[in-house]
Amino acid sequence: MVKYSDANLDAVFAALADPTRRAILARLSSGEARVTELAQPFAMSLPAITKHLGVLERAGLISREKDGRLRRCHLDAGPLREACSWIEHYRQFWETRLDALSQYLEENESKEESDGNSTG
Amino acid sequence: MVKYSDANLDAVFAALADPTRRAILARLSSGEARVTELAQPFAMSLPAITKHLGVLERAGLISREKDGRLRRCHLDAGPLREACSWIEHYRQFWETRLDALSQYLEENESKEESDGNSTG
DNA sequence: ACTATATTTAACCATATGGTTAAATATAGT
DNA sequence: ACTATATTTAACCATATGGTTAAATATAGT
Repeated sequence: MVKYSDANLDAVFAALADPTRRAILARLSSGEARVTELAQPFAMSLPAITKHLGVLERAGLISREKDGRLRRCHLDAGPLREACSWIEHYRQFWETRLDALSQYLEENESKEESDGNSTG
Repeated sequence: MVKYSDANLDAVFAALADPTRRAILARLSSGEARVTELAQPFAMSLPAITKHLGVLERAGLISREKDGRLRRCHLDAGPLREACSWIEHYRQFWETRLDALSQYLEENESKEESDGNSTG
C-alpha cells in the first residue's frame, strides 16, 4: 500500500548519504535541539549546518519550529519508513547468504569474538 | 555489534539515491544480467549505465564478472544490511507515531479507503 | 585477418553538493 | 534605541554527479 514517489526516495537516500546529516538525525532521535546545539559537535561553520538542515528538511526528515530567535529542530522519521521498506525488499538476499560478501562479513564478525580458529 | 565504516554507509546511501540505480538493483534481484540487458529499459547511453554500474560496484552492491566479451552483473546485497540496520534504529520513531508527518500519512492512507469522516 | 558486438574510457558539459566568509535578519535583553 | 545572540542568505569556490559523443578495447564469428 505504498504510494510515495520515487523522487521522495531519492531525496531521503541522498540526505542519508552524508555522515554529518546522519549524525544530526541520531542527535535528534534523543530529542529536539536548536541549530547551535546541533552544530556544536562539528568542525564546521553554522551556514554549513543550516544547509544540511535544509537538505534534511526537504527530504522530510526533520522540521524546524520557530521559537523566538531560535529554531527547534525535531526528527520526522516518517520518510524513513519508505526507505526501510525499499531496502527490506532485499533482505532475503543478504539473509540467505546468496552473496559472498555478506558471508565473508558474517565470518569475520564471529571470528572477532571467538577467534579460536587457526585458519590463517 | 556493527563495525562497518561510516564511509561505506555514505557510498551505499549515495548509490541508492538514484532511481536508475535502484531500478538496476531491482532488476538484478531477479537474477544476473549483462550490461546491455540492464541498459535496455533506460533512455540513456551505454556509457551512462557503465558509470552507474561503477557507482554500484564501488558501493559493493554489485559485482561484474567477465564472461567473454560480455560482463555478467549480479547483486551483492551485503552492504544493504548495514544500511537497513542504520535505518531500523529509527523504526520506533515512525511506528510509535512520535512524529506528526507519519501520523498524517497514516490518516490519509486510511481515508483513501474508508473516507467516511466529515472532519473538514 | 576482418567484421561485428559488448563494454569501457576519454573528454567534455551543466548542474548539484558541501564547504567557506561576510552580511543580513530576527528576536531578546537592556 | 542599542547590543548581543541565533540563524539564514548571498556570493563564492572546489569537487562530485549524471549525462553526452567519439574513440578505444576485447572478444566472437567468419
